[in-house]
Amino acid sequence: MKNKPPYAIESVDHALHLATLLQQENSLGVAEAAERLGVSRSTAHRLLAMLVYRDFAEQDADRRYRAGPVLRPGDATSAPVSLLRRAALPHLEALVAKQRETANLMVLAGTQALFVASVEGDQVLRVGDRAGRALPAHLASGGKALLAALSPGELAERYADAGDAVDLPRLRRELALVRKRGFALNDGLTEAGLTAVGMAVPAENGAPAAAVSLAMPSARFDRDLLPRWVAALSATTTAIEEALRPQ
Amino acid sequence: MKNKPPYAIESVDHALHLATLLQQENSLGVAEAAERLGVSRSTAHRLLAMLVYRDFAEQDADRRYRAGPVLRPGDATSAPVSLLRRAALPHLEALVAKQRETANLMVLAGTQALFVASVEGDQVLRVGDRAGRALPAHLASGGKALLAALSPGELAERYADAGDAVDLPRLRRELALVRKRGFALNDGLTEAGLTAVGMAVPAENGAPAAAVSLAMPSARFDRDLLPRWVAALSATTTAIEEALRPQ
DNA sequence: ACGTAAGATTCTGCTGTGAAGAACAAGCCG
DNA sequence: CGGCTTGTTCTTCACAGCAGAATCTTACGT
Repeated sequence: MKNKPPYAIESVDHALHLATLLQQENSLGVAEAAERLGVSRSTAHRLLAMLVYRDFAEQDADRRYRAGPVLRPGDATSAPVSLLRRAALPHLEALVAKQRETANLMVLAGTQALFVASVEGDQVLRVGDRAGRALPAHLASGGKALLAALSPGELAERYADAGDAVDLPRLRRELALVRKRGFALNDGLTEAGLTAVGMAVPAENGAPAAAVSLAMPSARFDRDLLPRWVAALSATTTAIEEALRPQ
Repeated sequence: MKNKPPYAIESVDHALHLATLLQQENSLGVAEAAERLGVSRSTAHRLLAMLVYRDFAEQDADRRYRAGPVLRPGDATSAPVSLLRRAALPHLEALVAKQRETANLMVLAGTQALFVASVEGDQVLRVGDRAGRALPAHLASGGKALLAALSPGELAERYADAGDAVDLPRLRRELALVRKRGFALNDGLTEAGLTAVGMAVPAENGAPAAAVSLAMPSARFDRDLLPRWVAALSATTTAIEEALRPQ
């Protein structure tokens, strides 16, 4: 065991320790977590709530907690994220220079869509940098684009524990539409006044590793401009795919 | 983004957010981490130190920080840890019932050996439950047994950043001896008065997923009994291997 | 070789945040 | 249905976590 740091933070230590316990156990209840950490049940419950909030844990229907997407082996998107980021950034920047709206690079982690990179548009009213954040995949435009590329079995498995939180038949119908049109929309689902168009980065073999979304204030969303944004997204995602190809 | 929990813990939130940033970035410096979190540099440094302590981060020679073993895709040991644990526990218990010393199940994560499961012996003086802990792999008996099964390239890669902390030529000689004898010893290297014998669980294809160690007070370690412990470990690791085979 | 700037690390004082105890809610079993 | 166990919510308070300052380390330019 390493030496504890000279300026240790006890609350952080408990949380990280609990995360590693979750990674190793099948599942943990609050009382057991409390005992393992040597803290009260209320403290253990708060720590678990934080781990759930940041996707290090998930809570099952039986109220027990288990490891969340951050701690689980990589999803189908096993391309290293920093490599994705590096390959995609110039193309995101080019997209933003032309369209002047904020562009995002997103990946799937469990049922969440993670923002890996953001390049902000330069207009005064704009969507901000969301890099490092996560949204429910079934609501975000990039998340939907990635979900649309999953097989029915993979989708069912990802949402096996979703219960009533997600209307699966309705999601399936929406994803079929996404596949037909080639892009996905998020119109105020994750933030009032924000509209985004998302498209998956194509992949020759296997599931797409990432998606690109163009996000703007709903006030500037214009259906007549949709074909132009879709064309721009298509060019960008194709360019990113080529940048990701092994040389 | 999920709703923040009603009783959020701000320090924990910062740490977990920083961990996810590390997972996404190639590397981060202290100042950049501070800016990303909106905290002072001293706070960011303390958080990073905690992440390093719990293996969520590692610090490079250039003083920057990157994701640690907990956050990285699984090692060669990609078998889910909870599955390993479930398969191994009955056999660990049988081993302990016969030998009356504490048995551990260990896996490799980077250059650390993680204790996945422990079953304590029933004698008054005994080695305690170390489940959830990590030791330097090159010192722990189970860690050595797993390192001995790595190719020279893999070993070099794992210890590429070890600097002077590990005498690599000496470690290589020791691992060659482990391979020859089939077991590894830890005689007081990780805890004064504690001696352990470790053996890898065989694997038909690829590197062993785990190792088993039998740990006892050094006062009870008897070289005349070594063949008996080695035979018992061999039976246990073989039984675990069979339990892990796809049905 | 020296000076400077940038970034990492260490230290300390203070206040507001994190922990725990109590109360409440939920689930399970006889 | 009642009792017990376990998860969740709430409140109080003291001490732990934060930030600013000081110090250390490293890299670069002259």
